[in-house]
Amino acid sequence: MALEKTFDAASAEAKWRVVWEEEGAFKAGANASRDETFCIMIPPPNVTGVLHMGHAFNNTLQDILTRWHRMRGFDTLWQPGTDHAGIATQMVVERQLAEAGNDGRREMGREKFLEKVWEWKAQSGGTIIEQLKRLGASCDYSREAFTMSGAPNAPEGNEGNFHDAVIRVFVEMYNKGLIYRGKRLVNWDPHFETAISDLEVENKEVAGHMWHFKYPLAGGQTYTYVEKDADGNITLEEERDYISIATTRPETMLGDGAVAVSPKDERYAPIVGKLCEIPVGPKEHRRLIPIITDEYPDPDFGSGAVKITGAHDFNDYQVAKRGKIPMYSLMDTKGAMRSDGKSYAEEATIAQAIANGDQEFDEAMIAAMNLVPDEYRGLDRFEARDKVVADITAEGNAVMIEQTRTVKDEDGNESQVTETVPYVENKPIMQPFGDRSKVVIEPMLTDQWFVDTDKIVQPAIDAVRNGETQILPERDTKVYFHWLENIEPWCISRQLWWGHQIPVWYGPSMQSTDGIANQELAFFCAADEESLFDQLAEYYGEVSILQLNSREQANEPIENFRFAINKGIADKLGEALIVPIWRDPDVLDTWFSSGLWPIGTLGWPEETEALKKYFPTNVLITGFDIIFFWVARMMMMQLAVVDQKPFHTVYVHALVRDEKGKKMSKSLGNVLDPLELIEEYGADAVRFTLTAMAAMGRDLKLSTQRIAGYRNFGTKLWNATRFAEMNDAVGIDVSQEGSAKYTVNKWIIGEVGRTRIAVDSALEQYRFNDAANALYAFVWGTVCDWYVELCKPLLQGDDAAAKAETQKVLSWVIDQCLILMHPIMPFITEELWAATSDTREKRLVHTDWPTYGTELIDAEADREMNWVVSLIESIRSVRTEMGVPAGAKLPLMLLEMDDVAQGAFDRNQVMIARLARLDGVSTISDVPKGAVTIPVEGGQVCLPLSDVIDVDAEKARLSKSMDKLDKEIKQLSGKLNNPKFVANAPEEVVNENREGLAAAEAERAKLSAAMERVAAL
RNA sequence: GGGCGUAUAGCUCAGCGGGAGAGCACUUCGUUGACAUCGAAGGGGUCACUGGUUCAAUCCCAGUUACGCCCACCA
Repeated sequence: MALEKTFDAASAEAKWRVVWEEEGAFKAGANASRDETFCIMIPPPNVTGVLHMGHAFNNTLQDILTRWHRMRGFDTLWQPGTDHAGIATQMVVERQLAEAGNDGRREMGREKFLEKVWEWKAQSGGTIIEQLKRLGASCDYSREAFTMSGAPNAPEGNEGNFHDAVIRVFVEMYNKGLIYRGKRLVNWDPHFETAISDLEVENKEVAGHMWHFKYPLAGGQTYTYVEKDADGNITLEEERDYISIATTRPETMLGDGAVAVSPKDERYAPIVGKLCEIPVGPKEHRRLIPIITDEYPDPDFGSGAVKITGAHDFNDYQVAKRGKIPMYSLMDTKGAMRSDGKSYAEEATIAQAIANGDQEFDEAMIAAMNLVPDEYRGLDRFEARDKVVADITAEGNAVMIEQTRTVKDEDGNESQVTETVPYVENKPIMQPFGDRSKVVIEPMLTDQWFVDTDKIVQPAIDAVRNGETQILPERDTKVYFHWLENIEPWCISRQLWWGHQIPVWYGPSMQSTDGIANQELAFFCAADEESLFDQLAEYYGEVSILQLNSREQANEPIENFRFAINKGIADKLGEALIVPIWRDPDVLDTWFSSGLWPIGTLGWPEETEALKKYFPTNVLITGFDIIFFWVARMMMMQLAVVDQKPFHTVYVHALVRDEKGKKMSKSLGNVLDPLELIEEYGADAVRFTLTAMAAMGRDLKLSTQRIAGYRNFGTKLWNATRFAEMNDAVGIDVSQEGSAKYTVNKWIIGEVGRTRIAVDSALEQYRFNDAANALYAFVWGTVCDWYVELCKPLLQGDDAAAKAETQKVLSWVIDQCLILMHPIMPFITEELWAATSDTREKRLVHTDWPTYGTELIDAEADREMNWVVSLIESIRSVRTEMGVPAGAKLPLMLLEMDDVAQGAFDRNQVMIARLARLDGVSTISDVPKGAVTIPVEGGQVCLPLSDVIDVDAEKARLSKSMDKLDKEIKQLSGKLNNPKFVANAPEEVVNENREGLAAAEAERAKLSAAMERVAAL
């Protein structure tokens, strides 16, 4: 079963994927031999997703930890699964339906549409999990979870309880008062027509304009506007009949409720409390709004006066709430100017009555009013903006400024022209965009569900602060704290269909005192029908319940049936009382459900074995980009629901970028597809590359060159194993690694011990790159470059005992390489493990991870091999520098060797001879002419080069070495001559320096003697 | 505006209080029976700048400069 000449990654990967799966190698608890458990929750990729570099990185790290713990005998679970990804999935399916010429989702209806989504999921939803398998991810795929599993409309194959868990959590949190419904200003995505959370908004700087408009004072009043400089000198004084407003969003003027100025702003003091006119809309119905004071306006910015549009701006919202300013909603769900409701004339009249205090201030009524002038209704918000600007300018209410520009006449002569133009500042402004839709987000005043994060945030902060959960690298804890300490209510309702429908039903309120229900609705939050009907019965008494799909289905103004449900009235009329009930049509934010991933996948709320065993989980491995989205929310949710932290450690890794450091993105076209890379270089190479570059807390710039390098590393391991195989040094069942007699074998055994310690300690600290680099240096640098080379004369020589021992040790060393490399490079190592022996007890994936360490290190052998290696290196170096042909063999002469050096030489002579390409050894007492001397510890060696050596070359070589030593000696003696150093530095440091100095001086002496000899030639 | 981070070899980056490192690239040599997806030998760095702490600073502290990221409502 000789190994093929080269490693065929593709076929080995295909083979082992199947074998591992068939043998259940990755199942929870596989290979467990101790009580400790180890559990990782995969960050669930979107079902719509395909594996990108970030996934490859993230999952490679998880797999390394998982495989490592499994080999160490932990009861291991790596829980896989996918996220239903509300918006993303709905978007994909809608697009697909459109392409296929189907009806849109609204025409199709909710039921039908969801069927389509499930169909899509069945067809394409498994892609990314299959891709994880290609990477070699050793998840327990038999436990694959899905955040929508167990949903009422889920088809076969999507059983599970995740949906139940989500609904149950909602109900519990609702009952505890942690979730509430409220009318608040939220970020609205006009493309998807849904609310989104703050985190789903990306603020980007775009080129914008700031317009300056005049809001005329009511009734033609005037005041003296005075502007002063810093010293109090008057710089401007004029009579004005208007107040000047600056805005970047003129279309929202239609919904202004007031103009605010700073209470300290003396310029406007004369007109505070007066009314001014919004200069748009039909002239006969211009609305007058009050000029108020508020702390919010900055007197030094713009004109110092701010229009307050509470329903379309977050700042204005706060001001409006403080000042009880009406908030008029102007737009529909698509971001177009509203066209519902009464005519503008009617609405404006009512609004004016409210502003004048003649009509009661009723928030609900105000929210329903449509103050969009008739000629603006139905316009897109950006068209409306243009129209507002044009109308105001045409009417002469734009603030004008003088502007000088250069014009050219017909003859090309330039001249300066001063003209009066509308004051429009071109300036960059921050604009919010939907992270998925990429359209401009609109603040909208709507009824939404919120998690009262203030009430659940503290345990999540405490858990990290007191170290129960550790975030690595530590600096990310700051980011975590900062966000949590400034947390806003979390809007969790989405006006989508794909997701967990909110388990709340509405019915008419019974809260009436006079036989007429008030405007409130009654809420019924229930996890199941039984509970719902219990609640209904309790609330309404003996009535018939009419379940509707939506409020619209009631098909009646709500007041009508509210009136009818009064039992007393019904009794009087002798009519049966029918109560219409409808369910909230909205679904939950996807992150609400993924926030429950740890307990949800383990079977909560049932007390499953898995939950008891694996929760809290050990480590979460994730990118910093979802610390807020996911990590913080999992912390809050798990603590709120089961009062336990979800994981002990959160390891936050960097983002994978392209080789220039740019974020990989489809639009930039710099995306490296991990699957293509796997095909070209093999999964092991991709994995090793990512691991070697996984230094904590920095971006990871990936280049294919690097991957090719690590592919070569795999080849190197393959070839080393082939070498061992050719020399009958594989698969030898060596139960105990000790008992070697030969120095080189003792030495390599110790090196293996060191490497195991290095790998383990690196992985314990999540220093993946250290583990990879330690293995790389050991396998390539120590085993291949030195041990294999040193083995050759022993394996091919006549000393049967040496040969036999070396075969055993080499076989063991190769096995250890395979074991230690397996977590990072699972395929090639498993392949070699199988190929080198028929009698392995277990697959490599389940082979026991070694525990040996320093006891394998033989200090004597170490010293001796260091001596041998440095001798070989010195000879090689001299050979090249002196231009000795690589193939030429030279005799070696020993000179002034002490016993230790002589012994080391004798014991390792065949190896030295071979690696340094020597031919014959003799001992001399004088350096012959034409020979170069090489100082070694405890002696010197001479190489006769030819009859005439190149004197100049030798002089150069010697003086170069001496210069280096001189520098070292100067440095060391400088330190040692400093009494403060000797007095204050630790003794071992001082001793180290002394020894270093002595060695350098000894070598220096030998070199200068050599130099004298050469000079004498 | 606030916060965080990064400046080390030509490139990409490790390291981090007592000897400046790796990979790639570069130079020279090499068909040595594992491997040319290789081997051997090399060249290359005031560890951004300025101060401070220390016996000792690339490393710790402060400041400066440059770049990057995150958060944020200046109309």
